Amino acid sequence: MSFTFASWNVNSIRQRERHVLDWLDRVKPDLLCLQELKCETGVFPASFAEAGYHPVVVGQKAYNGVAMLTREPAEVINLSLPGFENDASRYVELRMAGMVIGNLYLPNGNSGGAAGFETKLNFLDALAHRAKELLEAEEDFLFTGDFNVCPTDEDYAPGALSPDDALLRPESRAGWHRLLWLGLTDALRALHPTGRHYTFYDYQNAAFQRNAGLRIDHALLSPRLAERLVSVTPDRDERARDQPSDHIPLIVTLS
DNA sequence: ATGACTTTTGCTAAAAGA
Repeated sequence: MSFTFASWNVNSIRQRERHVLDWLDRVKPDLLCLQELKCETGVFPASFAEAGYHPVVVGQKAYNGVAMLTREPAEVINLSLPGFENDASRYVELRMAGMVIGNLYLPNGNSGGAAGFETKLNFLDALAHRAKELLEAEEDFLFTGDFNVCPTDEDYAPGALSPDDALLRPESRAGWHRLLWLGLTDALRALHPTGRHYTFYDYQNAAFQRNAGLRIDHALLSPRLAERLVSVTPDRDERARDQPSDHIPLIVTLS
């Protein structure tokens, strides 16, 4: 019995409704985690439920917004990240198939000056605290979503970011590595230790055609789940469609 | 080059994204 989930920052669910429906029909995952809905909860498209998926939606006007679509009903655990004092819709967590699964959209950290960057670090702190809680409770769990962190210099194309970008600042990377030091596994690098495996391509300057991307969408697995890891695939085909999101789906299969 | 795209918004511009 395997379990397939994916993370996808869709950059407006209303603009990408058709893409997501087609993708669900093609991939048929057990769970799809969405970020950057850019719509209020009440206007989240009904078509996904009509296609047989159970939606858990945390939206807001204009910005942010996360949702989880599950093939089987799931138990909602959190509609925000415990310990992150902020009203932006950036986290939703549920329990299904014996796992706790957190779907997150981390602040980019490049806007809003020092306070904006601090908000990003606060989110990473709260995420580490949540990981500790789940480890102490001996839960099998995973975090997936748009982390807005390039973990290493191999995770972005040369020249794709300025050297002081919030995606690769030492403080951002320290927040990421703190999660690894707790014992979580970076799913993609566990199976593909080297090489370019990007999940985002800027709309500008033909970034996709030049493979000038970033690896910022991730899945972090608790120890027992890491042992079940079968495959991790950034779905590049999706970026070649008409009017795509700038992010592509990251597909993960567990045994 | 404080830009280039794309989306959303009190929408004939600005802000945010990354």
